[in-house]
Amino acid sequence: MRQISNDVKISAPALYNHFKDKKTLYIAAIEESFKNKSDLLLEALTGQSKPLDSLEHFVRRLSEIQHDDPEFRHLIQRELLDGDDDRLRYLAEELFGSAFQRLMDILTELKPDGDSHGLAVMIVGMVQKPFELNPLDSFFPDSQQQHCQPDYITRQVMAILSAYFGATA
Amino acid sequence: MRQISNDVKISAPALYNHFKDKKTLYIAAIEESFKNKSDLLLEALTGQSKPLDSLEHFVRRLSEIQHDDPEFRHLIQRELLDGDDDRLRYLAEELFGSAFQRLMDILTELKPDGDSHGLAVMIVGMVQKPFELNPLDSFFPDSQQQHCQPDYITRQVMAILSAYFGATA
DNA sequence: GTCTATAGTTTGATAGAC
DNA sequence: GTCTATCAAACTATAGAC
Repeated sequence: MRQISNDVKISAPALYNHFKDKKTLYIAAIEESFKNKSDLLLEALTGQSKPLDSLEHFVRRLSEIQHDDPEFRHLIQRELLDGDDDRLRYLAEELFGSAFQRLMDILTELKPDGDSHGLAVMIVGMVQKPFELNPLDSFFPDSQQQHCQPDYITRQVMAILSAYFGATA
Repeated sequence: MRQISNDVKISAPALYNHFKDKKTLYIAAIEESFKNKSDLLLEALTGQSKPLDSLEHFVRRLSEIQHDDPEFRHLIQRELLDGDDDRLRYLAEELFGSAFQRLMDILTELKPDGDSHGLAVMIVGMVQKPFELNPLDSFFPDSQQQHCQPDYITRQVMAILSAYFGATA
């Protein structure tokens, strides 16, 4: 609380005029950071005629979010480690709720007999992992900055998925 | 320290007879947890004639490790969030060092003109993400326990990668 | 090696003046 | 709303007896 109060240039007790206690402040921070993220993902999944285009839009949007808002990704990673059931439920329903469902629908279109849930999780993994492992990159000889560029990630992921879905695109 | 001392059934001050301070204990815990993990991964990458077989062994071994040792995965996730430069360097060199390099060599064999580093990261993401998102699974309607089974993950990941590498297997 | 007692900080939160 | 002063609890770590 003292560190936050320092960042926002007020005293620590003054924070308690805005938030009941520390946990309430933390939840508010999460909700502020997560705001609109679900909408951004849903929007990317809507409006394309071909399902593979929708998928590409989703992949690009997800990597853009990771790239532009590192705090958001850190909050998710932290919640997955420490979150209690209430906060995890919020995460599942609010964030990975409708967008994840829409993504699974598209994957089912592309491969009706596949496991869309498992596949969706792995796609998220392909997109997110370059960012999660980024802190290690500076210790590798062939470290390249491009590995966390949305354009690059989208191209790489779609190359893999296109082959899997047997697309001609 | 009190919680740990409670778990090991000695008083908190008695811990200081075994470890100089809290940070030293934490480092020791990390090193204990990471012990042999690099060897396990390297071993899985060695001894196969066909590179695609090596890749499958690696994928299976990695998912087995994630499945059998959840604390190990939690420690890595935590280090990626909080680790200082020294600890991240240790992680990069000790754990993702030789095994990661060997993995990249195999990927280069399979696709000489591809970006083996970026691809390796995404493969790790496909394997790990099902475990990382597991806390959310209970809040989804179609939650299936199989998504974190090494056998299942290996089959799914290799199906995707085989298509990408144009293998006939 | 173990323990009890406690020092010295830091933390989350409150009281009360302005 | 802001602040200063402060409390009560929890923390890491040490001292010293056994």
